Amino acid sequence: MTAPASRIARVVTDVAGMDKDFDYLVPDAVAHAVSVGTEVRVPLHGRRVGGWVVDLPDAPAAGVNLRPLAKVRGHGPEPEIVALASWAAWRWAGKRSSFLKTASPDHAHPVLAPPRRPPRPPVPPPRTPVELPVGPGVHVLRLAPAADPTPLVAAAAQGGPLLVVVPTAARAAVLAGRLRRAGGDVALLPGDWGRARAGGASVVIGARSAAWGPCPGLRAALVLDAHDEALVAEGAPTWCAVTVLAERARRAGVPLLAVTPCPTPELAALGPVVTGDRGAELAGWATVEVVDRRDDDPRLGLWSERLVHLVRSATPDARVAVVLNRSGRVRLLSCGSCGELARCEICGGATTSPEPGLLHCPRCGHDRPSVCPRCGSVRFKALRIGVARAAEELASLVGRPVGEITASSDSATSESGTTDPVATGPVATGPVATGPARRTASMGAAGGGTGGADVVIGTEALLRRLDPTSGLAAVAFVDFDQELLAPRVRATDEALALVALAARLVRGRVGRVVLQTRLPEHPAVRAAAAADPALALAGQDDLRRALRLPPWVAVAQVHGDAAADWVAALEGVEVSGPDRSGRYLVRGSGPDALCAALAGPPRPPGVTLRVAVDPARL
DNA sequence: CGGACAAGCTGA
DNA sequence: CAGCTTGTCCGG
Repeated sequence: MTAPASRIARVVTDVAGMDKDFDYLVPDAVAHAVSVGTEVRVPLHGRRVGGWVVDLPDAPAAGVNLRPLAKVRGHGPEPEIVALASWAAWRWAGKRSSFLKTASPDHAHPVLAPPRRPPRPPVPPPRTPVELPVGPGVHVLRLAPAADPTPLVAAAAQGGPLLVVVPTAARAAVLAGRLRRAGGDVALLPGDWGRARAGGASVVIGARSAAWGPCPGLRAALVLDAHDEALVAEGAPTWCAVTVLAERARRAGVPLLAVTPCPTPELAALGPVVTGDRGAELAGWATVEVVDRRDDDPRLGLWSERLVHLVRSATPDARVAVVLNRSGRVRLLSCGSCGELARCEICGGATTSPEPGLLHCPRCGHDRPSVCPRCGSVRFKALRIGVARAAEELASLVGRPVGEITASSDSATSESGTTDPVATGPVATGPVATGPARRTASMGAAGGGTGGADVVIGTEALLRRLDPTSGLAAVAFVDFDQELLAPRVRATDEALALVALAARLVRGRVGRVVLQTRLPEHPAVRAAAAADPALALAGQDDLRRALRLPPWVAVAQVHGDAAADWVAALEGVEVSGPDRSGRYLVRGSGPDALCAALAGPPRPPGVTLRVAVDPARL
């Protein structure tokens, strides 16, 4: 047998559940179009599957009879990105193909000719709110929530091609529009993937998956709202865009600018926190008012005098939003005459009341009429109410319509629309009055609806859905303690991030954020009130170190049928659990130690095993 | 993942 | 023992 005349392509297929290389012959006719990253189709086990070229080895793996590539589909990720995908597969205990898929365009892109002249960067701004750090490494830039990041991004693009990642596609579109108006050649992913790959853009911008986007000649990377949970993939592998960008920038020897109003311990561990002009920062946080409810009459329920006054002051030009992070109508009830807690007669779980006269068990799904099994009374007291009931109460309390917005209300318009979180001028489309809010109005129990209502109430989804151009004067958190005391490691940071979202909605100092709490000394409350996010960071370091939590150790959650056996085989890490939902927690001294251990035992085939390294919700 | 193939079960 | 289900293995 003689050596093959053609070249050899080593391919990773897109077949899920398989992370193995296969070698193929590259037909001479397509050899010019095949390089590392190229998307191909290959014959495998009697069928054709998609895949990526990950190497062009000189010799094939020994003892196999090679078949030719079936088809060259087009440009795939750049070679550096293929290497980055291998790193990420190790870092998040996932498959290379899942990352290569994320790094690839939605549709095959033919090879575009490079542009004739170099792309233009946006016109440099007179000055930026924060001094731009220079040199490689991660720099955390603290930028107030309501501050417009456009000048910062434009300035960062002066040195050469800049990759920008933001939490949502809507924000990416808005920012891309502004940078284009400033004269820049901007590629907005995923649509402009081909042009970005060809090198026709000075700024490449997109949502989470843009961390994998093409950006030839990359000189810097930048991520906005670097603290945002949307930057972490929710399903396994649970990769984080900030971590990917940090590694990508490190490999390229360029800086990563992680911009956020509220640096988390995780971000602070990546690099120095750079702050800008204090006056500008103060102006970009809302006027935060803390309502201490410790001495309030319990009969007032959720509604302090201050809050009622605020809601009554709402006008069409100064609307008020109220946040209660509990959906549904009534989440917990007790009998109005004997005090017995309303529980499910089948499984004993606490029942909710989705509508008057009905008790519902969220655990087993059983419904029954609201009659107390102990005394027969039909009158029940609402112990913990959700937004639906809160809307009713508030409407009758202030004698005006209250609109309602939750995650389950129609979201299509606002999520795909041109909501502009940091607009400085009027925006023609997408204000609440014509957008999703009017649709929810018909669903709202309080009548009147959000469309015309000067007062809206909703869960946290409201903060992501409302438009800052809708004339919002204030946001009030009815039960901020629920955020502060949430049984999650990052509760403090998440609570402050909600205040930052609210501050952005009311456009900084112009507006007002009200926090009803019994914990006025909580670090997140003090940080919000002083517009000083460092106060939320203080004290967390020691606590997280003592509890052996990130960023001081690296953790992974493991669950599934095979979890118990699999974690028992891990070496060099500490395993705890299972918790109530059957999850094990694996701790390593750092990502290296953790990932080395997770790469050890083979995954048993056929049995479910889910490994979440750096889980978003901890 | 999904096709191939082998071993196991069933009913006449 | 044909005809079918169930399970395990492997792919270039």
